[in-house]
Amino acid sequence: MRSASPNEAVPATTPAASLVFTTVLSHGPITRTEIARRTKLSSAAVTKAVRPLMEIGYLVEDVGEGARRAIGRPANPVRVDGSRALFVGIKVTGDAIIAVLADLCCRILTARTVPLSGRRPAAVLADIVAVLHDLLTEADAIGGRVRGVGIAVSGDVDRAEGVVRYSPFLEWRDIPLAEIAGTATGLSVTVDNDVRALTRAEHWFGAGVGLSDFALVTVGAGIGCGLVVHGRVVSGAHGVAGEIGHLPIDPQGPLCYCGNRGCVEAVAADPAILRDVRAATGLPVADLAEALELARGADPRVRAVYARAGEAIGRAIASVVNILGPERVIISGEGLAAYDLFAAGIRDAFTRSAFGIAEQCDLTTRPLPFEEWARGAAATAIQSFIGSITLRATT
Amino acid sequence: MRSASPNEAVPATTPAASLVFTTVLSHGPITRTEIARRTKLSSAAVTKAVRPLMEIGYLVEDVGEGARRAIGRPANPVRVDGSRALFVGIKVTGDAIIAVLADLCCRILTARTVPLSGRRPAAVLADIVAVLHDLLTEADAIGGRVRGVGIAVSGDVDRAEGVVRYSPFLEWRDIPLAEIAGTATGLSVTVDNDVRALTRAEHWFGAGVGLSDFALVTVGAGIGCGLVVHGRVVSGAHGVAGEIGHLPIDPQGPLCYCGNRGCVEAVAADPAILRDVRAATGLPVADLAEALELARGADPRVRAVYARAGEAIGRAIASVVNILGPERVIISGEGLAAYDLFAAGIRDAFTRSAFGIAEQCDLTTRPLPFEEWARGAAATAIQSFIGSITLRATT
DNA sequence: CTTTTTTCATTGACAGCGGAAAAGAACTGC
DNA sequence: GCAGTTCTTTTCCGCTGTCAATGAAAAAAG
Repeated sequence: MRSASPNEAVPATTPAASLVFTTVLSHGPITRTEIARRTKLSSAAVTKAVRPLMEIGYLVEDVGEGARRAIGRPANPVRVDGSRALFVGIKVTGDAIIAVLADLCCRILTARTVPLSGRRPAAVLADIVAVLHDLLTEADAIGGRVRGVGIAVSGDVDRAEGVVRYSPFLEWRDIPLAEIAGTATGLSVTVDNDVRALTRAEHWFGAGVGLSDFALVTVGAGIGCGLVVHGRVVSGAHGVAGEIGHLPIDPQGPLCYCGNRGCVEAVAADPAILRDVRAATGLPVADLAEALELARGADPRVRAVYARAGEAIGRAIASVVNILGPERVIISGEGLAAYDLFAAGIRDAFTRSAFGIAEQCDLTTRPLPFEEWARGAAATAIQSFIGSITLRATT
Repeated sequence: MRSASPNEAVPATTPAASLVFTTVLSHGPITRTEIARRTKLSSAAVTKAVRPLMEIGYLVEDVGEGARRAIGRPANPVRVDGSRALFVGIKVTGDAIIAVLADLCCRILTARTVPLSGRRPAAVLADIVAVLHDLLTEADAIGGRVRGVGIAVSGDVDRAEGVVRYSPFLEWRDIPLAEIAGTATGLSVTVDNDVRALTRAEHWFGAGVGLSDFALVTVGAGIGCGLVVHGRVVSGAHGVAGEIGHLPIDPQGPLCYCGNRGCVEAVAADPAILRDVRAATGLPVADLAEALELARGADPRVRAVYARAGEAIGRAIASVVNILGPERVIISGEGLAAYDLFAAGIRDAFTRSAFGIAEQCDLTTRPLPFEEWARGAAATAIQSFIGSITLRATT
């Protein structure tokens, strides 16, 4: 939330205006009446919030219109004009940067993946600046202006301060990334935790639209979880939340690198699956693709490994659901490639353990390719941007 | 939140006023400057919110004052005048009603426990009305007027509608308790889930004061959990949350009545402990008191049972902490009597499983006798009351 | 003993948000 | 063209919370 500009004074959009803006963002072309219903504002308030946003050009009336009601004055839906502002979303992993150029509707225009030249902040910063310049050129070519940059990093991130408190993969501690990147690029930079950023994107644009309580579970190299409670992304009291990777699932389970036994990650994350497939088959399985192939070839030993992993994931999800009672759980991550193998285990363990709540909670899968993480970072930038729009003149 | 009055129109206190009111409630005698700091309102706004509340008499200036600052104009702290309104809090269990008469500061003036004459809604209602009349007489004697009634019931409760959706212990389904009790007594009745009510009371008056994210874990006949996230008590999307009793802790654990294996409750709740103590010793242990005695007599077999239970509780707490990252976990419930036996297990399992977060989260115990549950119900009533105060005249 | 400094609280002017109600606008159907 | 319906805007207004200045009460300084 730190800006590159010398003073930090952020001109605030009115609460109603940003509420309306995000509602329009999420609910596509939407009539003013419908906005009023969703936001619980009066129709007059909606009109007054929409007008200045249209004057500036961020909202436009949707001429296409859809199916008209049979009767009464036809509605005049509005939507966000994506082209009016561009954003860059950057996801930093332990060994690469994924960056996207996105428009105001958070549609991905271009994506880039570049390997990290090093993990030290200076090296990462250089890589960020490089990819950013690349995308800025791209933006110029399109003829749009980049209004903000979002950076997503795994670990403990203080978004309000724009500081990476601790990132295990990068081995960073207390790096004021927003400020550094902001001064280096002259752009407004927002930094947030990667899972939270992805969760926000799903909340605004994905399978979480319109929900006030849901969970997003990512399965892959690690197992993570983003939460939305009361319509807000949960950060935890100390910036850490959704750490389901180390939920204690089985006291007799395999040893986890965290020192504990039977963590979800020690059973169901990629390395664990690979390890178990090797152990079960005795074959020198090289990678997950090979493991998947064996499973698809109906090798019962390998399928059992996946089934067990699915069960662990299902138990983790059940834990989240028991604790928070969300309306939906979105399962995603690279691990989704093997979802057919996980599915039965997940569903079994989930319905069994989410005692009496399982029926009320909807399990959904959603393939979220790697660029989606960068898109989440862009969504974070868009959120900051919305909060900083200056509105003037109404009558 | 349903009132007995024919129309449901609830005159709303302004947001700022109720914010200030609850701040004063929680933070005892507090200066206006401090209120401004905590609520992030301007000092002018605080003055304007406090004045009408003082005029009505709910707030008073605290003449006692405490330690003065050495320098500058002395502050003029305000506090809530408890005597200006009384409330009844009622907790309904499977076989008894616990009721308290509390003042506006939620201090318990009188407590009553009466056995239920039956579990059918009509029988329970009759018991509620009886105990209520008893407490109303008491209130008359004191010379105070009861302004609201809160009823706490375990299970799925829709507070906004005042309906008990499903209560396993009472075997109720969709009982509009607030409306029924409201018309029967002519008082404003609020109904809420019991754990949420207790959590709210702890948030306002107990170990959760000033925290925006914490968890309250109750250990006893069952194991439950109330959550506060973003400063609000969590209800879940469908009115159910905090069900940690059936977190899947151990796939090889004992069978739980929910049909699953290794639920926390199947290891650490009172019946489970009793069962395990009997099995471990081969003695016909009659009740928990006896089991406790054996443990205190240093019987290693019995102590092992408690240790195991503590471990299960610790794992459950670790799950909550991993998922939500609260600032504090408050452990309470009747099971606290054996806390010395649980303690090591809880702490071990917790620090082991709450990977990297344990240090940031503070474990506290708090003995909450049964009346506290009823007090929670009273707090719910007070919350409704605050929201319904009509303010007029300011200048 | 007066003046200055410091902190707490209040006042009054004021911008502007958001609501209520009514008017206007656009379309269908008769 | 008129009635009916639905969506949107307009006008008016109350009310809220902020700003900046002022008042109040004490200790410290001169």
